[in-house]
Amino acid sequence: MHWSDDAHEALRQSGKRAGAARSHVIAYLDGQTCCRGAQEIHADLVAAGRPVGLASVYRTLEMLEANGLVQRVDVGDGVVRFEPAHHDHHHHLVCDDCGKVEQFSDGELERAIEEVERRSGYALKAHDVLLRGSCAACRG
Amino acid sequence: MHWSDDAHEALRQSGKRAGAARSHVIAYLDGQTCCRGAQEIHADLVAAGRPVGLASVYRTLEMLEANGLVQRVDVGDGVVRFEPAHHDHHHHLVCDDCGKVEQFSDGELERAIEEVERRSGYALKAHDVLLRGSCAACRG
DNA sequence: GTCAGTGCAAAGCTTTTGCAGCGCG
DNA sequence: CGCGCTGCAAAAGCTTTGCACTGAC
Repeated sequence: MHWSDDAHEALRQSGKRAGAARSHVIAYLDGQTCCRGAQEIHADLVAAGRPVGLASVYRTLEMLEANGLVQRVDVGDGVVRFEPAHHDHHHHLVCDDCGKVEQFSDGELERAIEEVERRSGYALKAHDVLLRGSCAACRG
Repeated sequence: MHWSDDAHEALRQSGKRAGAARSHVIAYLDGQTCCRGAQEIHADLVAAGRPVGLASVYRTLEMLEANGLVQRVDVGDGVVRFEPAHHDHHHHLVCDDCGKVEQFSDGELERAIEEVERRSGYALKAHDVLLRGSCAACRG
C-alpha cells in the first residue's frame, strides 16, 4: 500500500474529484524521500513531460495539507515545502551555505518533545525540529 | 547590561556606523519578549512616532542576524520573525487557529538536541523547535 | 448535465535592490 | 569630507485569487 493510494482514497472520501493535475502531484510526492517546494514540484513535472499548472500544484498541496496527508516543512528560506505524512517520522538539517536539506530522526528527541507537548496545554497537531549550520562539504 | 548595548557595541566593532533607523529597531527589539516580523516592527515604530524606512528595518535585521545578535524564527506563515539572541534560550508554540506565538523551554529537550547535533556531522549554528496546534482559548 | 478541477494571468504579500542624498566618524 | 546608512520607490519572488473552460461523476 503506497501513500499515493491512501491520498487518493482519502480525497475521494472527502468528496473531492480526481483530476490529472492532482494525480501527477500525488505521484510525484510519492516518489520523493524528503520535502519539496511548490515551484520545484511544478518545474519537475513540466520537465517530466507532465505539464501541470502552478496554481494547481498549490491548490493540491493545500488540499493535501488540510486532510493531513502532507506535512508542511519550513526551513526559513521563504519557500514552503511539503512531504508525504509518512509513518517514518523525521526532522531536518539545513545547510545555511548551500541550502541543502537532509533528514534525521532520534527517539530520545521525540520522547522529550512528547513530554513538552503533554505539559503545554495545547492540543498539538504537529511539531518540527530544525537544525541549521554548515554541512561537511561546505565546511571544508 | 542590556542586549541593545551589546548589539550597538558589536556592530560598532565590526566597523558599521550607527544611524537613527538602526537605533530605533534595536531599541524596539530590546523591549520585546518574543519574536517580531519586519512589517510588524516597521508599523509599530511608525505608530510610535519614530518613522523608519521599511527597507532599513530589513537591512538592520539582516545585519543583526549576520552578527548573531538576533535569531531567526519561522513559524511557517510566510513571515520571517526575529528576536534578540538572549541568554534565555527558548522555543515556540504556535496556535494554528489564532496565529498566536508563545514560548517555552525544556532542559530535557535541549539535551536531546545537543546529542543529535553532536552526531550530525554538521557545524551547527542554531536549532529551532516548533510545536503547532490549538491553544486553550481556541479549543474552547 | 452539473459543478469541481484546471490552467492562465493578474493581483497580493513579503522581501530585496537601486539610487540619490543625508550625516556619522 | 568620504563613504556608509537611510528612505523612497521599483523590482523580484513566492503564493493566492478570479475567471472561463474542461472533464469527472
